[in-house]
Amino acid sequence: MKNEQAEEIFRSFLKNGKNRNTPERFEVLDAALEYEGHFGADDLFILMKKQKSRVSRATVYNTLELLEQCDLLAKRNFGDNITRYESNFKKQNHDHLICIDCGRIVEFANAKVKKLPEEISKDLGFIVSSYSFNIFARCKHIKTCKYYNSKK
Amino acid sequence: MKNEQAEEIFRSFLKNGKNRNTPERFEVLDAALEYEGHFGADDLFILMKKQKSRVSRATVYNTLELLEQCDLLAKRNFGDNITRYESNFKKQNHDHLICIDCGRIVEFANAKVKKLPEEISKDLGFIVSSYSFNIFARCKHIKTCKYYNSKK
DNA sequence: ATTGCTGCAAAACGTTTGCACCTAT
DNA sequence: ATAGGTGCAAACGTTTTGCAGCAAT
Repeated sequence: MKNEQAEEIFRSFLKNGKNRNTPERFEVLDAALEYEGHFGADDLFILMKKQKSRVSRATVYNTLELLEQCDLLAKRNFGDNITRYESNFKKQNHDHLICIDCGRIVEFANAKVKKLPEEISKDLGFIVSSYSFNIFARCKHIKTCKYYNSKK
Repeated sequence: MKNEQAEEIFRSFLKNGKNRNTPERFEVLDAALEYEGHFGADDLFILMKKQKSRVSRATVYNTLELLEQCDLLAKRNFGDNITRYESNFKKQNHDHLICIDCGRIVEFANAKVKKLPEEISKDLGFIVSSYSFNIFARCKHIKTCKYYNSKK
């Protein structure tokens, strides 16, 4: 078995909504949790196809949406018009710094950042739901950056 | 004439790079500065077509990129995989709260938010270039929200 | 004269949809 | 039995690209 705890969370999420418990959805869950780092829906679909899975593209997209709804995955957006996901299971929440030279993504957790969305929403008369905070920056030592030097 | 000051900024930006000064680019500049609020590249292209402009889609996309490079426009991303722009000319920079009920976009400026990207980048060994901070929230008084009530 | 820019159309890309069949409930 | 899910392929909307002709330098 892959990850019983996450599977249990997903199972009860499905039960509580009017969503059916299907083997394909658990295949997607397992593949998503196994994926290292951030991935697009299509990345995951292609990986699963390579591994001879029979799930369809539509099912992958649909299931990732569900996995976000039950907080097993977090949805990210790094400004390149691709929706990315990452495992949110047993991880503290965090934000991202994206290097514009090399594309590296660095995760950080900052207490001040976390407090702000609620504070600001309250001031504006809204109830906060979520937020996204991305920093775009450059590595100080470009010559030592293996990513930068491997780029076309 | 439309906006001499912005045109002058663009003109000197073009000169300093190896970019040519073409009438089409200034047509896009004027249309972009006139646009109220946030717009996608295609929105602007369609608007310009309606106004009988002869600029091509490729030129609009290309020029918006240039206008962002010289800070006349700011590029935004509200999590829906569409690149949006807004005039950045003579405006204080600000961030956005997006209402997930009604789609309204509220701009706000918060001193704490502005300080954080540099602070965090420094800690991580990077030089900050830009950042994006979006809050997704709900209006408190849904019944009074005209946007929400006009939705399908 | 050179190089970059243009318009156009086609292609690319990630994502969504329509449909007939299937399956968990 | 029935609502919901599936795979497949086609459609979608945004963005990028290839190319021949054009125009700013």
